Amino acid sequence: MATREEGKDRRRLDIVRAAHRLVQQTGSTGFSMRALADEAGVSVATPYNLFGSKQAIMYAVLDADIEAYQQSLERVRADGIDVFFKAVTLSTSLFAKEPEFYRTVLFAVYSDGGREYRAMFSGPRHAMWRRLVVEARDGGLLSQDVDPDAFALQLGRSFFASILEWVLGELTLKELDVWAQYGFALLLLSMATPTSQTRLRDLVTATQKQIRASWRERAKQVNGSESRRSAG
Amino acid sequence: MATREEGKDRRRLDIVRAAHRLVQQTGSTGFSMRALADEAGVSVATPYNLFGSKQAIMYAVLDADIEAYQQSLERVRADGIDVFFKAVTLSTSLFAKEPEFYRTVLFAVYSDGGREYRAMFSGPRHAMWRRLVVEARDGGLLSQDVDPDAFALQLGRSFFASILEWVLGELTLKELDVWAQYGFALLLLSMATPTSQTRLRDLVTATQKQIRASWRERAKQVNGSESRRSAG
DNA sequence: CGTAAAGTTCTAACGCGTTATAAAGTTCTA
DNA sequence: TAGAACTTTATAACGCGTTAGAACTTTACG
Repeated sequence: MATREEGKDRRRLDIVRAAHRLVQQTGSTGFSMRALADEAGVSVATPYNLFGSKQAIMYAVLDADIEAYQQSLERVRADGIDVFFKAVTLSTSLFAKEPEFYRTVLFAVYSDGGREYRAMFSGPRHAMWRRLVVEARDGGLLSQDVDPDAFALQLGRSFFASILEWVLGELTLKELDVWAQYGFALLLLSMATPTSQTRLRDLVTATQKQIRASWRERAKQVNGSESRRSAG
Repeated sequence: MATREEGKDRRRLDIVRAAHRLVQQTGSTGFSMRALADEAGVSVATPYNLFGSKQAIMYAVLDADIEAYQQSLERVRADGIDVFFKAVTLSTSLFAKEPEFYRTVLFAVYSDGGREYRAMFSGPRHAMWRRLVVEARDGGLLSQDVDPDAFALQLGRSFFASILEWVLGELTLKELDVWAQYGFALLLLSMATPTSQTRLRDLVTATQKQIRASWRERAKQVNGSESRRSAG
């Protein structure tokens, strides 16, 4: 027979899955708790017993998806400085799998104050960025003067800010990737050694170019839709 | 006699001022629209006629305070690279005048999605950062390769991210100032010319040191409160 | 099995932001 | 000054997240 905790876990899973489904179906987190209770096959009081609030359910929905992926992030390997950029692209490729879903849930989760949201991105990840910084420094790719904690935090913040812009709809996924790399390239270049300087300068130049290109693209689309509007 | 628009403006002002008062008194934006209507001496429907939503009222409250200050930001002058850092400190000094108020309102305003919030920080300000970047480049303080738009956006994003952390209560105002300067110093250093490199390296070193110091401070406080807790 | 404990369900309710409606008031226009 | 145009008011209502309490069902244990 099912033990008490097993029953709870089952219900928790039902609720999280129902929430996931509703977000996918409606493309928003605006469904009511009555609707969620219906979809999950429980009463409206149960989600509150098991999670406490609607927000907490959103955290759980996100957690469930991110957990598995987190491990692949930990295991990322690449030569020299490139490991930073591979980690960035690995992160954005998670969003690429279900962009609307992640955008919607991240938006909801960060809207309530973003504390847990930030914790998700800065807590477990800070350790990773810090590790990469230390390895780069010890490998002679970053200055000995770099403070790993401060620098890693700044890297994370830069990444976070770009992700936020994507969540708010200011950037496409492709643009997010480029901006995040541009931000990393700049920061790393500021602490680069002669060994890594050339590569990083190239990356700054390359990403700058891509950013300019995406602007031209954007300008074209704006002009296009405007002329279409004035023509209609 | 009062014209129609004057009457509206008067009511708008009453409402914004009442909202300002309620935030200061209660230390939160959680007051009800019924309470706001009472405080402003209008019916509950009027704020909706004049602003549309509670959020819009919060934007208006913030706008009213920031407008005057914006001009002093435009007129900031300093030698060489230092103008960037003076602009940062000028910004944080606005918050210092009424920290609780700004934190509360910024939190509310950014929570609803942050679109207007970001617009406030990136829209009118982007032009300023861009101008400073161009001037620094033409003055030989930044590389000729720098793309003013991309770089200015990145500066703004870095600043924005730090402000967000203050709003969320992760940083003190003093820490916000130091982190913002650290972020600027790193980014500027990545594009520095030999002329500005020394100054920027010094700034990175100095701000890194301050960040470490504030961590020690923090650790002391945590230990202090913990030992106090276990002793009680 | 039988009974206590734990958890869920049903229902009603609270206060919230927001909106609709009709009545009352104010400003404009001629 | 009379009537039209526009706003505000008062009030009731809607659906929302959330909570309380009593009834009911499931699990745990002697």
